Amino acid sequence: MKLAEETTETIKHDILDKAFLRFGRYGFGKTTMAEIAKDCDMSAGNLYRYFENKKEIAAGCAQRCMQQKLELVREIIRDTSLTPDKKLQRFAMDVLEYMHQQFSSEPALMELVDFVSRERWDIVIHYMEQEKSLLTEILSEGNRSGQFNVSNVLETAKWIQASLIKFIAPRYMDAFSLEELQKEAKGVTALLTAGLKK
Amino acid sequence: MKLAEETTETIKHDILDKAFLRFGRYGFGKTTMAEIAKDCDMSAGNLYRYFENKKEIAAGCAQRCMQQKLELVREIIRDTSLTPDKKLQRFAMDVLEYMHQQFSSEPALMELVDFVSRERWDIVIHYMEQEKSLLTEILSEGNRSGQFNVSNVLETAKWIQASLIKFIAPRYMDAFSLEELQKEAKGVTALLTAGLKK
DNA sequence: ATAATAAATATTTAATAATATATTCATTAT
DNA sequence: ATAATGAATATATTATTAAATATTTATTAT
Repeated sequence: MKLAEETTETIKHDILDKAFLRFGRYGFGKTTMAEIAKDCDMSAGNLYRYFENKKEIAAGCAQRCMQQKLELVREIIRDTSLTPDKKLQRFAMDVLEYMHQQFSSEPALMELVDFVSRERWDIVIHYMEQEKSLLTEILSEGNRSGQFNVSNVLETAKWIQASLIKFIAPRYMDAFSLEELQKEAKGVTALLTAGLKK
Repeated sequence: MKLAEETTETIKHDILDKAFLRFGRYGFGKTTMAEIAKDCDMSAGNLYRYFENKKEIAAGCAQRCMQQKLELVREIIRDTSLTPDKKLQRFAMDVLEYMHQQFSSEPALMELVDFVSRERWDIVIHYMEQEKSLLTEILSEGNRSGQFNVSNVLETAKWIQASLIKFIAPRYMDAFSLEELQKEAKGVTALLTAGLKK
């Protein structure tokens, strides 16, 4: 990567950082390009050298947020001290805690969710595909170690993803308490892993 | 029940019928009290003898819709030809089909969902409690017949409910196709019942 | 040549007025 | 006495305008 490219990426990164903070605190609508620009010590016009428009900045924030969720999962997969069934449980618990944390500390973030749901569902689909792929890794590991007996790893991953949606998706984060959701997540994963075992 | 009371109930019932049709086709916002009244062959003012206001009519519609979902489940429970695990699967499949049917034929209905989510979450909680209670019945039956081995029936019912939320709640009905959701529902219930068995 | 700015323009949002609708109530019919 | 109406009033929607903000572009600096 050339120096110019690198600084461009760094600046983009900084813009998303600053924008995400504002979107979280004041919401998408109440955040102005001028404000984001000032946070980044540049003019509003200059933002357009890095992002096509305000919605693309919001999309970038959402994508990064989802990438962070995925990174959380990759860390769990890497952790060799965890058995596959523990990895599945940690998947639900860690993602849930991350999501609930985000939405309880920054309720205005729900505006970003609404935007993505309405206008950038493609981002959600892409995230879900990647997440599903990570789930297949956990299942395959379980198959190899003999702990699981899953014939169709890809399909099963989709089912697990569907059954954990309450703890992964933003929709119910503000409707239920973290404690309540955590108890449920633990129960659901226990039930699921029981069904996966030999 | 006295005759007067009975006709009052009949009229209320008719109002909800007519209102629900309009909410479904034109949405809550675009439906006027005058229109509902005309559908019922009465004046707008007279509606207030039966419902406190427009929101109460909407709440009544939502409640009735949820009661119908519950009735669906009660039918499944009554069906003696089904084993408990089949009942669980039918629970997911029948409710999913009912919901998807509703929201694909009447997309404006989502407005009613938004209203209930925002202002009458208590109705949702009440529905979920009843639904959970019906799930415990299925689990208990499974325990009695020896097909299931569930130690805490009430907690487990909550977990099953949480894991099937994608197929029961309205939120994702317009984001995924019925076929896709049906495949997933089948997979999830299969996974869950495997975990419940002795 | 690249990066940034700041002024110009297009678009969106906010404020207001105008209209439509929800709700109440005095009156009439059953 | 109960049920229903339709006019009166309060509330909420919609249309219109004014103001703010997003986006583009001509210009300047590096």
